[in-house]
Formats: sequence, structure tokens, C-alpha cells
Amino acid sequence: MSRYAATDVEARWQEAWDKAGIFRARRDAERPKYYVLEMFPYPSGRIHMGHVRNYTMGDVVARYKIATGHNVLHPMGWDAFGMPAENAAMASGGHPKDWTYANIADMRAQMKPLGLSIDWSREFATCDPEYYGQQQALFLDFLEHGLVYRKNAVVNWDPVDMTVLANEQVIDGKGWRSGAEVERRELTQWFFRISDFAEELLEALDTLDDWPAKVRLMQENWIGKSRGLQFAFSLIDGPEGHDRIEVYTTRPDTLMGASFIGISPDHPLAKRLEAERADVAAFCAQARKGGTTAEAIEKAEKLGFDTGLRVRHPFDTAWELPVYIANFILMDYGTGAIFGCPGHDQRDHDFCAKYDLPILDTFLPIDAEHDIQAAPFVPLKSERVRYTRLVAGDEVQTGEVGVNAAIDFCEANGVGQGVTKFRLRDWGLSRQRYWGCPIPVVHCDTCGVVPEAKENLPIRLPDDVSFDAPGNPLDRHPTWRDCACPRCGASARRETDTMDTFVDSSWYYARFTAPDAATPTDMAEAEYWMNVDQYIGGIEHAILHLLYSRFFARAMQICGHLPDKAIEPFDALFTQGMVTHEIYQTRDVAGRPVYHLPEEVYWRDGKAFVQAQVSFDGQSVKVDEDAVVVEVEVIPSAKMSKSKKNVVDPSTIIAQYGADTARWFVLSDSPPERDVEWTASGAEAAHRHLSRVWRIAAEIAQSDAPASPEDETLLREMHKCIDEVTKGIDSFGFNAAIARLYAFTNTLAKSQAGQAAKSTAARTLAQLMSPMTPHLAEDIWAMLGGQGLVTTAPWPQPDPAMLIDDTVILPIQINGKRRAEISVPSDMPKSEVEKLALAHNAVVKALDGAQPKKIIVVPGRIVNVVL
RNA sequence: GCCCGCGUGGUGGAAUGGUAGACACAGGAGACUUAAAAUCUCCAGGCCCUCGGGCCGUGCCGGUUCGAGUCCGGCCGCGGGCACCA
Repeated sequence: MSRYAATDVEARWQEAWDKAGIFRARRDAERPKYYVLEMFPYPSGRIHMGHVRNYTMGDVVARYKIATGHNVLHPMGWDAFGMPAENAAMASGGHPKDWTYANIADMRAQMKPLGLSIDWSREFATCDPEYYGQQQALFLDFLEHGLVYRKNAVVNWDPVDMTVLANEQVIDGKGWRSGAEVERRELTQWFFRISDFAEELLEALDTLDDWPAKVRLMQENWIGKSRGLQFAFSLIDGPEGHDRIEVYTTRPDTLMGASFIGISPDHPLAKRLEAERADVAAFCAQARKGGTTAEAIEKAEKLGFDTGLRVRHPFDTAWELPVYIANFILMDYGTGAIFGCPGHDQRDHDFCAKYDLPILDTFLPIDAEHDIQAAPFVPLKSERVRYTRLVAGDEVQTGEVGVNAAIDFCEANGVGQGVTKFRLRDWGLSRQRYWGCPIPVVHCDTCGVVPEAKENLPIRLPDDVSFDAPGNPLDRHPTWRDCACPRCGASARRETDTMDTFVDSSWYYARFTAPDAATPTDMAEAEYWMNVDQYIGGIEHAILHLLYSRFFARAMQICGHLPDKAIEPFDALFTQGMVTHEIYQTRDVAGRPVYHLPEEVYWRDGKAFVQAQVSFDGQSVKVDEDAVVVEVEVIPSAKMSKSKKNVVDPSTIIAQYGADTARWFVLSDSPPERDVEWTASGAEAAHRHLSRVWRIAAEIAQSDAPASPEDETLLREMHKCIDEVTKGIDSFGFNAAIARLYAFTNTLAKSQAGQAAKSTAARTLAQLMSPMTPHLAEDIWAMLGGQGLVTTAPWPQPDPAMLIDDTVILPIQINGKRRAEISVPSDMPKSEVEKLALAHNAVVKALDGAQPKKIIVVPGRIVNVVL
């Protein structure tokens, strides 16, 4: 008997599926539709194990849904714009477009051998002009509907590379590429009005029952709804036009503990003073320095500048408070001004200590001493406190009640009003980059900012650009900017900013429903295919991508590009874990880590070793055979990265074992939402198991064993397996489903049943395995005379009668501890079971003639005798 | 600082409040073989044992329950998200 030759077999079945066209999705009113989507990849050039895991999970779902009679849409595309392409161009002198399309071709070639049930006829890349042209059309529609606007905003500006940097690209206050000190600069940028949807995006989270609670919570926190009081302090002798300072607070119950007013360096009052006074200007310049990252902020010293101005406290006009400009106050949250309450806030306490301002309390612990001068008293909102001053009254109550009472009191006394604020800010989409979707607007001297005419779309990126100088190549292009004003026809300039790449990924799922449509979507197709029934991807996109997509779906619905039902585009979301791998590390003489490839490491007595590495001047030099052997430090469960030398290339694995092995392994060892560690032995074991299944099936195909009493037992096991595997796949319990398949394989291997029963069992096993290991399943199915393709064969149904055993083994507990067991017919009435249990030796012995206090019989489960 | 999640054998993990450790990895013993590979069989939480079994055991302490890995409260540890957010 020959062995299972995975690679040949897999290529053959992929061809068969292709020929049969079974993954081509077409509208069909007869069958229920099912849209399964995995987050599309960035075309870096190589697929990695994370991709394999992600797309395999999607494929399991897709194939299962095909087998259960659904009309499945399972598309694939490329998130193809972005900085790596430009960086590669700058480094090697190529063109981002060539680099990107070459990478797409490479990755597609690596992906196809996985045997995914993808409808490749729908494939597109976001850098295709056909795609980004439709994105430009969407932008124009958004503009018309007031969903996008232009305003000045403070950004991280790299003065050397001459571009805006995302917060993630600012490290220690310096640009990640140039190393230059990042400046906060005000630029005119385009923004999506996502904050207008804050309330709706928050409330709709409650409807997303099939999303992970964790993701919903993260979005909830990101949107950051808060309720507080907005009111004004009147300014004494302020500059003209500045007679009050508006502040927002979530703790109005601390209003009587105010010590100072703080305003942002970007506050209109600060700017006014800055224009008039050199000392203020110097301070503001100092305060604006440094990035806006968490890290930069953490290190920055809290600085204040006393403007000399004073305000009056709203509840006591004789009470005057100083106005400081402070570097820690943000202009784009609340009103850009705060009142400082040192008694109940650590930062304000530090600030007041530093600038010698009074520290007052407004409430204290109920039954403990607290020295407010030494430290602020910061209770939880739910903690009960003893109020000591006005506004919330002087009763004992929780902070939460105090806040509400304070808002009511202030409103009743004409001091401000209760307001709701959100942390969510509008989404700045302008990027000073070449490799992105051009923003389709024109700057005209007479007409101002004018939307491009739709018939001029797509506004294509020029191919002839150079990356030899910093800044945006579109800005430097000799002719690309020149155009005619769509409104007056005079010569005008194109906008050279491109869109944030998150825009590209915010609507691709909708485009897949009609990838060739002449408008962004085709409503008939969208009506049929939307929503995505199952979306699968990494938790790292829990906030930005998923929130942006939710916003985009709403915006597209408003513009008539999506049906009403699609405002929440993803019905179910699954976030899968990473594929990790051990790191093998030694150290050179300077103590710096040296990493070793898995194949350099060998194991003895559970310890890992490599040939010694000797280092001269930090250069690691490998010494020859008879050199010292060095024990390696093994760091488990690490993210795969080239620099740590712990990357496993899927293509290598597929060449060695076949795709089914890789697919089986990434699903088998851990629950899908958790990380899974890739191990060579695990992969080998997976391969060994698949070969075994094939061998068992091949033996069955050639056997002529007659029917036997064992048949019934085997078929009962089979139906239980169908039931459990089906439930496992339905609930994303792929690892549990696979464990069940292992168990059933063992049963089948040992069974003495006849050929007919075994053949049925093996064909069913092939069906149950087909979502995970489709090639092997087809091969077995064909070998055992299955009709057509196993991929399209109807999913097996468990026979309920076969799921119930005639007899069950019932454990008997005495006082909750397992002491014995009895075998009883599964339909035996409780009273009979009780009698049997009481008659059992162990029970009689334990009772010692006494009556039991209580007997609990859980049919089919357990008996508990309480003494 | 605020919010959330998770702690089960040597390892990954399984277990609608009902026999804890399924299934697998690594390990051990054996069969087949001249040998190896491949394959197959068996063992395997810990501690005792008169070989029937007994005691302990799901991070720690307590609670609810006939019964808790699972529910509740507190602690310890690890991981994740957010954060000059007023």
C-alpha cells in the first residue's frame, strides 16, 4: 500500500475545485447566503503563520457553511497602500507600485497552496485605481453630506522628513526614521465627523451580541462617554473679548475646593496673551515642545505659568483664583480649560504644592483621618464620603450621587449646565504621503476648496515620482498638481495629501459584494450579501479598524451606498490569537543577546544546546565542531520575528508536510482565541495523524470484513462524533472538535466492525474533517466511493436515537465523594436507581444500618447519598 | 491611576454546577526488525498501600450548595486595553 503524498494530492484537488467552480459566489434566492470574511492582509511579500491561522479559521467556517447548504461568499483582497512600500522605495530606489504588486503576486502564490475556498474572481487591491477611484467618489459623497470637513489641528510634525507622524511613529519625542525632535504643529487637515456618531456607535454596541465582550468594552472606553458640568468663571480685567473662561468638569462636587484655573497653551486666551507678552510667548513655545505620545507625556514636567489674571468663583464673588497656562491641558478635550482641585486630584495637588497654592477639601473619608495637605483624597465614585462644603451638601453619600446633586444644584443656581462629552475625536485622515488614495479636491484661487468632479475620477497617482528627497513626492511633482478648477475652469492646484490607509480598509467588505461595480457598491448585491455574517481577525484591530468600519457603514448608508440593515456591517466577530514560537537565546561576551535558529538547536535531557558562539568586539563568530557546547535559554510563547530568528515560514511547512498538516496543527493545539505555540514536534505529530487517517481509510477500502455485532457500536460512536464536531465548529471550538476527531479515529482504528460500517464511518470522518483538512478529506471520500466532491456533499446529521446509550455508568457519591459506580439502563426511573444505589455494598457499609438524610439522583449523571 | 481578562499534570489544553485531567506533545516500557526508520500495544497528577484500595489535588483564604475548576466575597500572581481626558 502506498503512502499519502500530500503535495501531489493537494494540487490535484485544488485543480478539481477550481474546475468545478464551487467557490464562485453568485446571488441565489434559493439558498440562504453566508458571508465569511477574514481581515485582508497587507502585502508585505511573505505570508506568515498568523495568516495561515486566520485564513484557515475562515475557511473552516466557509466550508462548513457550504456543506450545510449555504450560498457562501468568501473573498480575498489586499490592503495595499501604506508606508512600507514608500520606505522600500526610498531604501532600494524602486517604485512603491512595483514593489506592492510584486508582493501581491508572491503572496497569492504562497496562499493558493493552502487550498482556501476563496472566490478569487473578486480579488482586488486597495491601490487599484478602480478601487481608490470609488473611494474618492465616496469621499465626495461624504463631503456633500457634511460627513467630512477641513480644520486646523495640532499634529506630530517631523521637521526632517517633513511629514506628519502618527503617535505610534514618535519614539521618545523623536521621529522614528529621522531621529529629529518632533514638533507639535498646527496644520489644515481633513476630518471625518465620527464624533457626531459617538452616542450611536456607543449604543449600538449593545446590539452586537456575537462580538467578543472584550472588544465591545474596549470600544466603549475608547468612545469614552462622560457626564459633567460646563460653566464659566468670570475673568477680572481680562483682555478685550475675554470676560469669562469656560470649563468642563466631571467632578462638580469639588467646585468649592478650586485653587486655580488652568488653560491650555492653545487656548484662545493664551494665544491672545502670547501675542502681547514676550514672557507668555516664551512659556507657550516651551510648553508646546515634545510629542503627544503617552511616553513623552509621562516624562514631561508639569509646568505652569501665572498669567497674573484672576477669575471670580461662581459661588463667592469675593473669592479670586489665579489663571495659569499649563502644559498638561489639552485644547481638544472639554473646553481647553480646567479648574484645579488639589484636594482630590494627584496632579493638581502636585501642581499646587509646586506653585504654593492653597489646598482645600470638599469631602473626607467617613471614618478615617486624612491630611489633605499631605496627599489628595481620591475616592472611587461609588465610595461613600462625608461632604464638608457646599454644592453637594454636607451629607454622607457616594461621589456619584454627589456629582449629580452638584449638577442639579449648579443648574438651579444658574451656574452652567450638565453636559455629556465624549473622548472620541474626529478622525484626521490627511497624510503627507505618496502611496495612498489622493484626496479628490482642488484648491482654486477664486473658488477656494472645490470638490473634484465625479467624471474626473479616479484621480490617479502619478507614476513618475522620486523618493530621493524628504517630504511628499506629490508636492514636488512638476505637473501633477496643475489642474482646472471644476467650478470656474481657471487653473488650480490639486490637494497633495492622501488618505489614511485606515480609510481603505473601512469599506472593502462592502466592495467585495460587487467588486466591479461602476459605483462604490451595487445596492442589489449589497442588499443580498451584506452583512458580513462572520468576520475574523486579530484583536489588534479591536478599536481603530472596527470602529472606523462601523462609522463608514453608517456614512455609506446615509449616502445611499449601503442598505439600512448594514449600518453594523459585521454581525459576528471573532478575534483569533497569534501563532508563537520559542526563542533560543545565548549571550555574547558583552552580555548582549544572540539568537539561534531552531535548526541550530539540539535537545538533550530536556535542555537545549548550540555550538558555542564566541564574540570579538561584539561580532558573533561561530566556532567549529569541537567547540564548546553552550546551553540555550529558551523563551517560550514569543511572537514570531525575523530579528529573534523564531519565524516559521508556512511555505516551508507546506512543502514538507502539505497544507492540511499546517491547517490541522494551527487549529488543534489551543482554543482559537488564544495564542498557539508552533512546535516542530506538534507539526510532525499532526502530519503523522493525517497519514494515519489516510492509511486507515485505505485499509478499509480494501477490506472485505463481513457485517459484525461491532457495527452498531461503531455507528453509535460515529453519530456522537458528528454531534460533537458539529457543535464544536458551530461555536468556534475547533480545538475541541479536533480532539473529538482524534478520539473517533482511534475508535475506528480499533473497531472490529465489518467493512460496510467501517466504510460509512470513514466517509463520515472525511466529511467531518473536510473543513479543516479538505484535500485529505477529498482523497478519502473518493477512495471510499463517496459521491462527487466531499466539499459539496451535505453535512452529516446525527441520528438522535443513536446518541443515547442503552445503559449508562452512574457514579455513586457518598457525601459528595465518588465511592462506587453502577451500570443501569439509561431510561431507568429515579426510584429504581435510588434502590439500586442503596443496595450497593459501599453504600450499605457507609450507612451502617442508619437511614440516609437525602438521596439526589440526576438521571444519566450521578447519584449522591447524603449521610 | 482607571477598566478588563486569566491562573487546571513536565507542556498545550478538556470538562451545560454532577466521575477533574478528554485529546495531543514531551517521557517511559514493550512488540515487530539483523539494526534503524516507520508502525503497533501498554503506562503515566501527587503521596501512601496489605494491590482490594486509601488520602490529597484545578494560585491562596473563606462562603453558597447534596455536590464547586465552574457561582459569590477577599487576597496573591500574570497578561491585556486606555490614560496629562479635567
